[in-house]
Amino acid sequence: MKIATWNVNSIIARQPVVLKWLAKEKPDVLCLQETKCTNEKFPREGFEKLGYAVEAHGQPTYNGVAILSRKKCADVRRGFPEVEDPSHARLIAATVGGVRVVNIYVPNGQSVGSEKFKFKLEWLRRLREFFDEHYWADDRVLVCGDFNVAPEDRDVHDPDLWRGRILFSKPEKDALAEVKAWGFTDAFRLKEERGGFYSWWDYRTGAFRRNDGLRIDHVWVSEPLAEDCARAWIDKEPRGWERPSDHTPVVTEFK
DNA sequence: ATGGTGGATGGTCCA
Repeated sequence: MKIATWNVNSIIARQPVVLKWLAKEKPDVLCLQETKCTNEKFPREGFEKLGYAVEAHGQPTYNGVAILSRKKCADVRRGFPEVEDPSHARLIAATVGGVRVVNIYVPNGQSVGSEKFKFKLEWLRRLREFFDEHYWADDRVLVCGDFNVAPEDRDVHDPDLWRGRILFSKPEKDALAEVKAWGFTDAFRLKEERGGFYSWWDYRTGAFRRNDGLRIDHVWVSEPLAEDCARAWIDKEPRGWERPSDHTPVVTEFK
């Protein structure tokens, strides 16, 4: 089974490149973040023609997540169990092919110390609690999405420039490490130890041309899935296409 | 120190 994640920065604006990539890569599951539209406005038809069912959890203008799947999705959950702030559509989960897929869009946090930064840390704390409440470490659980945190120096093009800044500050890395300590393994790091692989490049400053990127999009898996992980990689190609997202897909394959 | 670009939206907010 092939499972991928991609922050598309508006699914309406990005439908052409997402369709192109699906036709090329043919994943079983594609998790999307920053769809930026309501479930009613989600452009389903093109994806359904390619054989994908759409499970969306969106809102107007901001955030929004969705799962595209060739196989049937069961037990779809939208948001945390309690009454979540309805202005934040950031989590959708579904069971596909025996895997519990949790697709997340972690708050960006804007700048270290801001109100949005506090919200990001609190959201990550709640996420750890969510896994504690719902799953066992020997379940086949996969969490993927835009985590908005680069975990280590080798995930950042210039760690000394980024150290202490949003996406690479210690409180964020610590909060994300607490989620990981639930029992997750970074699928990408099972297959690649070197630095220089990124999933996001700022639109500004021509970052992509210089490969000035950060690895902030991740696929993490529980132990049973880690044992079955056959491949994991970042597909840089769509970042170079016409009218790209500022993120590119992260792809995994399981036996 | 600031701004650079892109998307939704219709003056700004967000990333």
